[in-house]
Amino acid sequence: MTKGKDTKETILISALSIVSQSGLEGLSIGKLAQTVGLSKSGLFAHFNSLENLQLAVLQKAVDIFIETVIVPALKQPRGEPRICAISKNLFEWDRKFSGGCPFFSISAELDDKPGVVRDFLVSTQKDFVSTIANMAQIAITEGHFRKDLNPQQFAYDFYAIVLCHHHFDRLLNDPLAQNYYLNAFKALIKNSH
Amino acid sequence: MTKGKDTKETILISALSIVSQSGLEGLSIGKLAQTVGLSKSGLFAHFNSLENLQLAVLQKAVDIFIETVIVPALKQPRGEPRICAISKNLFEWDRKFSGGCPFFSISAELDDKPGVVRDFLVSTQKDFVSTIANMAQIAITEGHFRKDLNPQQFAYDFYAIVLCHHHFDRLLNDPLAQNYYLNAFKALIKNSH
DNA sequence: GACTAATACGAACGATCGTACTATTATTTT
DNA sequence: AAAATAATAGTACGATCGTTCGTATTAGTC
Repeated sequence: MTKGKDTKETILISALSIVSQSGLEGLSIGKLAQTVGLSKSGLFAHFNSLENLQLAVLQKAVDIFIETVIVPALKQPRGEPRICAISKNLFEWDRKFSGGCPFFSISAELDDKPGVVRDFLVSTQKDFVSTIANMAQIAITEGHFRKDLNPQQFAYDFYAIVLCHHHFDRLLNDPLAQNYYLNAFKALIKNSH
Repeated sequence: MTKGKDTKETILISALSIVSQSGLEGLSIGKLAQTVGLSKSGLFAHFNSLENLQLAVLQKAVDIFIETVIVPALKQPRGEPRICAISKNLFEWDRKFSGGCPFFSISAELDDKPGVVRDFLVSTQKDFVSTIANMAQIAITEGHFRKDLNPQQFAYDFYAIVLCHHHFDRLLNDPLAQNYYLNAFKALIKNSH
């Protein structure tokens, strides 16, 4: 009863690493089985379909994301401090995966592929954007941000520089990626005051 | 001699559409051959390898990008007008492909896959970022932008909101994506004065 | 220790992948 | 019109894909 859960955990961690590097397309049952030292059919039996495996991997990623990025931020005071904490924690999140944020890795490949996996991803991404917008709204009521700031626009602007950091860092290998991001974040906060 | 060029053109246009929707992973020789009405081997003979096909598709994308986005912008006055033209033309570029900007579609899947295709993509993306930075530099010397503006940082900020627009539009299907982008662009220009 | 359920394995399936050959048409050049 | 070349088709290959099935091994329960 507990053995199954353990190997399932091992499988998902391995799978997440693959997804982070090669996206969902790079996640094949045969390859994954080889990586974790199981037979193809043995691994398959845990999920009964590739789609279920993909969903389980995404759910695992969400769990780790919440635990790494969201929960610690909520321990900060309401408003601006929480947003700054999110920004900081995102670097830690990124560092957890050899290929960078797994959500980013699969966003592009799913954006024209309807199905439950895409639906799940979209749902989690919308949750994140909403979380940022909510935090911005709180920062307004707390008096940190100016009253005429649009929280949704803030979430967009924040998401933008996060996405771009990943792009400059992982694809372009620009050594200044983090500098650009930090400057942009500082400017975003400043313009929100 | 000319017949080959024609069918090659047809192939590349079809291939670009596929790549825009499903990325490079979605571009298979068999499927593409079926789409354009050729036999697998007949199509293969045009490129002699999948890698060459991918490179040709990317080169075609670059050609169209320059013709759609860059060249018209260069007809505008130096400095800020050119940057605004780029911003406007990018929407036209996006509209040319059913799946959105093909470069975006393949960025994530290539960022951990070394090879000539990745090298080519990185090279073109760096070219684009440099082009934006150069235009920002010109806008400074023309007196449109403030003297202490960092052109590279401007290019990053600009790239960020473009990326994010694609994300909000294609993945999240947010009807306000364009609004967010236009607001962000307006703010970026304003803060550069 | 016996029984049962969970877990893993091995082999095979149809399908598709990129690629390599050879043969057969079209097209261009002489 | 004949010869030469380019373009396409046909077939087959090894590999890998997700999935199914039957069987063997392991683990937990009584």
